[in-house]
Amino acid sequence: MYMKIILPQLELHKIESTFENTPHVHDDQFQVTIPVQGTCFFTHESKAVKLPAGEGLILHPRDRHSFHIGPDAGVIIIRVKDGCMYDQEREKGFDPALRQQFDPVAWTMLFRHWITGMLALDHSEKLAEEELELQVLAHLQRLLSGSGASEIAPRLKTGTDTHLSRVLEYIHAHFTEELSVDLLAALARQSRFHFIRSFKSATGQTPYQYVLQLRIGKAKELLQRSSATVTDISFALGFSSPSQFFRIFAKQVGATPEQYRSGTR
DNA sequence: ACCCCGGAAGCTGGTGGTCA
DNA sequence: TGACCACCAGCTTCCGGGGT
Repeated sequence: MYMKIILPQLELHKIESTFENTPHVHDDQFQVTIPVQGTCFFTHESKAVKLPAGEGLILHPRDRHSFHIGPDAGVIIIRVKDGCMYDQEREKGFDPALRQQFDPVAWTMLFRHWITGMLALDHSEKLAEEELELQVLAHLQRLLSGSGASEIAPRLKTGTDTHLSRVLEYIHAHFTEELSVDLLAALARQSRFHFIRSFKSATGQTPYQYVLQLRIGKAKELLQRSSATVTDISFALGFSSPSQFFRIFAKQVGATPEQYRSGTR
């Protein structure tokens, strides 16, 4: 199976079962290869690299490469246009490590979420397309900056159970949709009361505050990087009304959405 | 003692509206 | 489109019970 999503700044590919290509380069794209199942046999600048599931490889533009996988293997490949995601990091002398650890299960879920999101869009939904692109870039940026292994559950303390990890994965995949504590508690297989306590103990925040924080973070990105109206952004992030979004944003950020946008441009 | 759980009360966010 | 308000539903926290 070969699936592909093309967006203005990036491309997402998922390849499952036997596949092989010939050595080639991408002039203006970074490539992140993420084996999610089995082993990926990679050749990078004439050097053979064996990538087990959970070990990603980052290629810079013009790096010569090829790879092959067997019938029981699968990889996710993300190509990002040079210059669209490293501007801030470059100022700090940022250079992503060639190899990075990540969670193959979480990235498989993320990819599925992105594909589902794309299939639900039509060509007129530029804001949603832009938001999806920002989501992918944000995940990628954290992976490349070395925090990829903890990407899905960024604040989890060690020892946190797998049910809670699943809840965090779910929240990160669905935080722009309607989420209830009851639903999350059911995912965690805990009573609602116990779930809130264990969630707060693991993340330092209550489930609702955690979701709101993700939404506000995404709102900041959209305000900075898009020209969408406050109303459009409020609906895109799952807020039921612009006034609700306005009030929560002002409380958490200390400025209205418009003030924030004008202050960061 | 520790963990899991639930009731009750107070708090906060959601809803729906108006006005500039 | 932003600012504000009142009401209500849902969320969080405190406290304590039951089981191991």
